[in-house]
Amino acid sequence: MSESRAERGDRIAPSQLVHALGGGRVTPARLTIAEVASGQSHAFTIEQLALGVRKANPRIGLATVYRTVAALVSTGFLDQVGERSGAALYFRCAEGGHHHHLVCTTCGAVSTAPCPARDTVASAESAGYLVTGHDVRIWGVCPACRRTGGD
Amino acid sequence: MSESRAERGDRIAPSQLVHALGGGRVTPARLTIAEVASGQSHAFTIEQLALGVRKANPRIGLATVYRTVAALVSTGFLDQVGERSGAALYFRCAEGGHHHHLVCTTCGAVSTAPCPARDTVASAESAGYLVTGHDVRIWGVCPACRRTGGD
DNA sequence: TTTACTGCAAACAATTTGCACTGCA
DNA sequence: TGCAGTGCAAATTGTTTGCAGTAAA
Repeated sequence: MSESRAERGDRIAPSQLVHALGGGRVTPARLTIAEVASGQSHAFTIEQLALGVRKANPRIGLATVYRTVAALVSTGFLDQVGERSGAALYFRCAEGGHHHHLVCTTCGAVSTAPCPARDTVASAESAGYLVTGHDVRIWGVCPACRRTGGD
Repeated sequence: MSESRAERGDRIAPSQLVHALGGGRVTPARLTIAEVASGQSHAFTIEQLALGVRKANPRIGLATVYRTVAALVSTGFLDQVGERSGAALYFRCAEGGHHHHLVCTTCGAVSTAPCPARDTVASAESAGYLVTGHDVRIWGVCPACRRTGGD
């Protein structure tokens, strides 16, 4: 597992953040949300994200976080990489190309995995299906959490 | 796509239903729920299942349906094969062995697909992950729904 | 100036839970 | 007979929405 963006101290360029909003208006709240989201090193829930957002600006409401995350997902800036006890898990995956995610159920660390479903999709299509989407999710305990005994 | 159990008129043997409850008590309500669930030819939500269950016995409550479905999933009698607008989709898949599902987003028809994730899981494990689970879901429009234009 | 975005609170919907009762084992 | 299962209703919880105010374009 390589180091995360946040651990390396990377920052997202303002122009990238603007692009992430896909033509929508660029407001302080949206910039804050996109910035906090992209700074996460692990998969996060909306609630966790909102916590970080409020640290930067306590006036930003939960509804705005939901709405902005939806916008960021629709532009591909964020991915929904799973869920944890009913709440959706998101992550900013800088990796390009089609791939899937492996999420550590203990710490939320995210790794990427190439898509293994191509053949399956192809055979479904040859059977007459119009395949409109697919999802491959793998979860487990990452090497670091295994070493520390699961917490 | 082959015909479903329900279309062929199959019925589940009482002993199978008992086994589906995994050692739990066998009550009329649970038998009804398991029977109605196994009679479905397409993926169904709890609400749809409850509708059918109430047709057989209007006194069976929604909570019992939820609790019984949870029991049936834990014994493997039912599979959660996806979700539709926030609600979980279930299906009784008689097929043995490890596999995944293809669900028609129009009618809920379910087909099985072999697991394409073996290699991905193996490589995650060789990278130090303890893989505890995975899920492959493919959705689209089945041949029948394509022919009829989507409804 | 226009209207998308915001914050708040209320609404929503799926699911879970508490509790007293019932009936299976 | 004991306790798992049941039905009902209330509670929970993640998420969405209505609305009036604000500010980006």
